[in-house]
Amino acid sequence: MPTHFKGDSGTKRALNALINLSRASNSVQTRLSVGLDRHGITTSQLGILEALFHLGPMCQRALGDKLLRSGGNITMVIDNLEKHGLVQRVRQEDDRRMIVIHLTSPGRKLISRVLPQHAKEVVKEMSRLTASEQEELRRLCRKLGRGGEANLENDHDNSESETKE
Amino acid sequence: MPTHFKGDSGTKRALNALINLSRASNSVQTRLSVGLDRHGITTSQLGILEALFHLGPMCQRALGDKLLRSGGNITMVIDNLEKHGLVQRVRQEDDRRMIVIHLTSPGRKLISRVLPQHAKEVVKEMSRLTASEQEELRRLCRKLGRGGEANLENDHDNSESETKE
DNA sequence: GATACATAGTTCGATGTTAAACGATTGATG
DNA sequence: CATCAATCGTTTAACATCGAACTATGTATC
Repeated sequence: MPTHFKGDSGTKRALNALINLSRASNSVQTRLSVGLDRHGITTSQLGILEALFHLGPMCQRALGDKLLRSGGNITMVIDNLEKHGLVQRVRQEDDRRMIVIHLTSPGRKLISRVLPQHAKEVVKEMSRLTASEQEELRRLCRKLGRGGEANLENDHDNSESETKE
Repeated sequence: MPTHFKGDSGTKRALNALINLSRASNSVQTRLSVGLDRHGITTSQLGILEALFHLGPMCQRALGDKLLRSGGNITMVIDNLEKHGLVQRVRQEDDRRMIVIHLTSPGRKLISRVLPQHAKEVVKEMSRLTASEQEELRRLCRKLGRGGEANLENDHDNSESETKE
């Protein structure tokens, strides 16, 4: 579904590339959310649970940095996770401004059950592309990521967010 | 930004490709929204204004189909556009269930001013990729898009490229 | 130590999103 | 014509997001 734009071909190319990029991301994410729904969690919640699972307890600020989300957003998602008994807020005594978020036992159990299934579904979704296409997609997307500056990030293995590696 | 996943390489590849896909889409969209902000509109609102501008007045259901959004969502975004005086709801007399959305004069003026600037910014954002990379990105994203089902939309207007499926 | 500034989290207001329930309107059926 | 089903839009509840304002706590400076 390209655009109705009547400009030069370079402009059309850029607009069309962007449209398909957005749609691909939304489509895949929407389909994956169905699977998460069966476990009663959302994509945002998965991101936080996964970060805590792989990196250990951390304060909300750190989570926001990892997941590229605002402080207010983290507060809200943690609130919902806490309601479901999946995480716990623990005030840090040496610096009482901070609150360290810990996975609860049910939280840890849930995320270790969800991750393998979710990974399988991601593989299935991405299998519409061959291995080398997936790598090419990744390469192209990285060039579009974090604007100009900071794009370092360590590559690989690290990081978190969603699937993470 | 890879993941902490400890699975086989095929799984890592899929997870990493997905992460970078999501981040690229979010990053670009976030940067573009800054430009729209100067005109006082959001990305969602732009989508509707653009559809009305290029395709003419249409009912909310049609907009929802075009933009792949729920009916409730269209109601809300149209509400906000109406508050700003950019669109107008007109009950259709031959079938009173429908409401045709029209651009107002200010709405038409605004969107014709915004579109060229926005297109320029999209070109700038996508210029991190070469022309052939943009086309390759588009090709890969299309393979991930609309999962299996419906996919209507006609592509465009674009003459050119676009094959759509 | 008092003041000023910085940082962590929360709250608020606005917008977007979906799905589900609901009201109004139409069309189809008997 | 009466009823029923389908369609369009609205409303509501829940969640997500952001940015800005605000509270509490910590650090630095004088």
